[in-house]
Amino acid sequence: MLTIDEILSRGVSEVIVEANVRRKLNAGKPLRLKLGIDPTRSDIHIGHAVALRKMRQFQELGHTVVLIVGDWTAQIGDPTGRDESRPRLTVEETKSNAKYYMDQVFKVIDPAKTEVRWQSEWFGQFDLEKAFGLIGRFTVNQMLAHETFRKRYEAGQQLTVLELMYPMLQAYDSIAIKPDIEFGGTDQKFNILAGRQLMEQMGMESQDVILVPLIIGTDGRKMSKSFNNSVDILMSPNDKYGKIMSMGDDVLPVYYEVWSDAPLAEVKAMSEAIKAGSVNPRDLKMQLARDIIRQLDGEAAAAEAEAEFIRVFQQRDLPTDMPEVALSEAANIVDLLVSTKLAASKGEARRLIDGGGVRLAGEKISSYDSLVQPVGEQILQVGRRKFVKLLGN
RNA sequence: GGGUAGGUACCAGAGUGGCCAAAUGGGGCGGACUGUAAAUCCGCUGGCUUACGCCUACGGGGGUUCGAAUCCCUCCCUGCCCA
Repeated sequence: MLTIDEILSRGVSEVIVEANVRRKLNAGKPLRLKLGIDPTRSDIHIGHAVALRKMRQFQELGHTVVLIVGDWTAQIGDPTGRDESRPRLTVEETKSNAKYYMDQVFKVIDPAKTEVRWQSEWFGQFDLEKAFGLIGRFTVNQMLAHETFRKRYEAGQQLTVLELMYPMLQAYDSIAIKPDIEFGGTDQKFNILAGRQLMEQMGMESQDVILVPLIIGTDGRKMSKSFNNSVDILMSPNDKYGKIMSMGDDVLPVYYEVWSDAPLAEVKAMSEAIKAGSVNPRDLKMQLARDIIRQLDGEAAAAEAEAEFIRVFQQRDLPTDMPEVALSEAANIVDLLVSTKLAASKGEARRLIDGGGVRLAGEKISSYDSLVQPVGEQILQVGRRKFVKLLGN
């Protein structure tokens, strides 16, 4: 089990107020750990999961996670880091997203030590009087001090009053569930601190804060679906393995710090060894990929994904299973590529042939009018990753 | 309400009557190389057609013209400034 020192430093960017957190941890009482989840986006990637992993460590010490489904804030959309307003979600979308979200979250945290609460429990019967009471405790000046809002305001971009409500609602969640510590990414600092302020104003003991770093994507940019550099929790183990292997060498230490339990000193040494060229980053990536998948999908899946990766990508061998297509009569290669969905159109099929990317039984195809005969089993391959097994008569 | 700038392919963004299936970058795909699906380099990137060519596409609709992403009318949408 990790020590308190490790828990509070490893993969953590900031603890506010650290002395309080230590005091609470040493008091021996189960703590309530708040995490707001935003059921806006559907897929959680291993960047989001850093906070979850941290909370898991707390759970192992006997503390309770309180997951707040932000079904009201989701209707606003977290403005943090956004340079434009987000479309509002419908109630139905929020509900189905939330369920999908839960399925993923519980791959990391322990459901038995988790309490799930919905914002609608307290906001559902909020009336205007209560709303005034909440809004009245914040100032426009304060909101404009938040970089996200200020930038947009100063740039003359649209900034709705509704968006200003987001931090206030998130803050009020803390009034409703009385957490000891709130967790979030560093980008959540403003919102979480608003909760501290509100609790104090309303005569409660303020929550403390643990901020975790925003993990960077496999290409070194911020991890995000739209950059195609994320490793999603629900991806198949094989895909996760490949994604992790494709990360740039320089981001490797960051992942190690956050996702492995190897001692920090070891991670540091590793980072230097990579720079010095005395170690092959590939091997470290393989170890990391296996470790992450083991945590999310279990040891067996991790071992299998690794074996598959070695087979297909390192030895350029064939995958263990691939789609099978029956071939009853000779077919033109271009048509076949389209009908097996290896190419999206005939034009694309021809381009792939031109580019030398099409192989039948290991032989490169170079002509559009090659005929494929229906003899036995043949592997039709596009690029290094797409295979179809053709079954002849 | 007044003024003004815009809406172009997956995204960003050029193009302002023919040389435009539309520059460039990103993304994606393919190839080479490698230590890995890192990095680097090269190619491709609407559909049909083995080619000629045809069709679809520059917010919607209509028009001018031999010819329109480009000009005109109209409608829809968005940003900004002033109130």
